[in-house]
Amino acid sequence: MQDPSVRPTLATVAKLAGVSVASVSRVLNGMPASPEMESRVIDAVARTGYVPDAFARSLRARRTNQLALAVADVGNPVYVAMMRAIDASLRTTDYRLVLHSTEADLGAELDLLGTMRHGYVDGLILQSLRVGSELLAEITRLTIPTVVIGLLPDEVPIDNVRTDTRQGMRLAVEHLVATGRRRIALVNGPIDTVPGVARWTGFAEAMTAAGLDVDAAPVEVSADFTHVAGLEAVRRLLARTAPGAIDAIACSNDLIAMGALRALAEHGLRVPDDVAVTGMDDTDLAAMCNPPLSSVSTGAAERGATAARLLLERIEDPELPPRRCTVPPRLVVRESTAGGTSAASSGTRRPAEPAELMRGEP
Amino acid sequence: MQDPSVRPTLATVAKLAGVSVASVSRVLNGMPASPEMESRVIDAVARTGYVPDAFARSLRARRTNQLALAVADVGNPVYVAMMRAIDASLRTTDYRLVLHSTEADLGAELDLLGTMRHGYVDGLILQSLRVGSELLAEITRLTIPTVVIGLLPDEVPIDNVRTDTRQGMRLAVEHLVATGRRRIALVNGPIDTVPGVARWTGFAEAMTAAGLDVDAAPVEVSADFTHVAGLEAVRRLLARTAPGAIDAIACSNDLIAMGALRALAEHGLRVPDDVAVTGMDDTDLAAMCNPPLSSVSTGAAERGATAARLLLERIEDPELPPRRCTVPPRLVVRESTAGGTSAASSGTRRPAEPAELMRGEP
DNA sequence: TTGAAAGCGATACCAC
DNA sequence: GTGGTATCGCTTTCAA
Repeated sequence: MQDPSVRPTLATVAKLAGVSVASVSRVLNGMPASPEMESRVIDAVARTGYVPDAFARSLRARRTNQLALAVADVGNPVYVAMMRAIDASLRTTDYRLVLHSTEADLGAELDLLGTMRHGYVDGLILQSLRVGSELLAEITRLTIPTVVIGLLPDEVPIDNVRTDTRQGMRLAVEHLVATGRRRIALVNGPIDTVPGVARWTGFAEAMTAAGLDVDAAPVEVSADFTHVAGLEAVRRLLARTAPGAIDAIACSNDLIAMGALRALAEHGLRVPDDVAVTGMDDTDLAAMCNPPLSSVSTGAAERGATAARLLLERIEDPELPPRRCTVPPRLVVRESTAGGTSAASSGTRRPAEPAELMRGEP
Repeated sequence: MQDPSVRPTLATVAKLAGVSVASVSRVLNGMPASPEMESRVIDAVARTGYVPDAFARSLRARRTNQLALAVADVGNPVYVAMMRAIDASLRTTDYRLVLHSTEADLGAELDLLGTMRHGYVDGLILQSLRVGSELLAEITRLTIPTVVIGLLPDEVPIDNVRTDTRQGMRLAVEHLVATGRRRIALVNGPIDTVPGVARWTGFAEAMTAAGLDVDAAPVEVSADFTHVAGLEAVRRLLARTAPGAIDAIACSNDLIAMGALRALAEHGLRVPDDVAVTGMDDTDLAAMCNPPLSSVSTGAAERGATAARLLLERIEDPELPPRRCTVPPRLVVRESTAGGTSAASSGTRRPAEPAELMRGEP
């Protein structure tokens, strides 16, 4: 701790230790050196309060040991789950994860990619809701290894981890039909998003397959994938439909479903007795809702872990051909869709964990 | 787009444009140059696909235009609210925000601070649950401007934004008492954390002030500040107390309170009829719960905005004396503590927004 | 206005 | 094992 006004550099340390900068660098990087040398350097470093400069180091070493994860909305627990999985995968490496939230804003995403081009990270995992030509163009110009989580057009030569949410929505609707629901509504996220389109398609397919009239089904579009928007969307839905016209609501994700639970409670409607509700993503919020929410898992943790693996592999070998991994959706049944049977509803005294039935895809 | 195997540098561009690297640099940085020069450079940049190298630039310019926010748990919406507020404050500047989640792990925090020392950011906002001597030592060694959100010992000369959660907990308990509750339990977060201690103290003070016996009050400690841990804590609480022994649960934060709502539902207990519940932080989750959760706002957005302001000011003028800002807690009443009167409970048909009564501190 | 050249701080290659 | 030094890519004097 010397004069704090001037930052110590390698040269400072070297002079104080009476050795060369090269030697200081070596000791600091754990390369072979005599014990004598080591102690002198360690001592000098301590006395100067020296800390290596990240830029200078990265300038030479061409690496930062940082990876970035960019998600549309850090407020959505599904991305938190992803992040945790990625973080865990990185724990055995010496990479650190930094997080960027783009707030589902195209401008912010483009901007971020721009600074990523030769930015402060060695690799990027990007999760985007709206993968358009603009974004794709920017991604392909990226000079750092990149993995995209989400649905990418087939011809794009970028590592990609995806899940079939179209099938996921089918699972949800099939489950509702199987438990006796017929007047099924959809509360979707924005339809100018990739997941919005996929979930709408899955809904339509499942309804048709069940012999139900899609065109007659109440469909509401939420302003975004948050619970606030979901709450408003379901309020609109309930306001414009006759009482009893709906006996189930399939929601595009858990946050929207949470808003649905709230809106239904506001209207004095009981879940699942009057209306069943399904979410998607199976976030940790689902089990915590009142009543607990049936949800289609989109394998967030698995997608995160896979993305991390792909990224590390690509950093290791940039020549790898682009890879594509798909994580299958999986229905997790909880109380919000309990059947017309004597299944326990939320108010019932039952201290034990609700049984969570798992079902693979059909 | 030339040979992608070798990254274009200033020299590449300069050669292609037939000018000096200095001129290219100038044009790129918007310094005066002849139109002729400008067009040649622009053209060459486009043809080479040149992107400036962040490290080399930062090495000279000594700035990254990046600020970091490190929080204990990105999965907690209170930090998301903070982040949004910070992000908004930064929108008028040309700083970008990167996020780090330390998972409330001291090792991770220290590690992070280590790499921050002369790291890839120009400033840091740190939110920590356990501000111990070790962490403080590391913070004071930081060479970049830093603002800490959370309770810091008085003598520490670091910019600090705080809220009085001790008083916040008092507000919650006073409210419970005022609405007729007497058998009040506390579900606290870990007591080796700063907020854990503060909230316990506030609870004890308010109970005593109300003439209630703190020592007889059921107190349960949650493993952390998440809803999963909260759920487990409240299950334990209910398992070990006689039915009817509790008519209110004051929770240390909204996530724990959410777990409490779930645990109470499991036990067939109605909220607020049988048991009232309060949370803390007034996250956007609170209004979304069933029933909506009364919560003590800790001014997350305001704290975030304030922290951003302090940080920008300090970057501007490193010589400023350390500052300390306090945001007062504020009670937000919702249905989970509706009084013994005829107040609407969760199942009541009422499409409108629940009235949210605000109360300043006494 | 433009170009030449001196760094920024650390790393790694090359002799010794 | 150790020291000298070229080098990473860019910014910024200083002359011309």
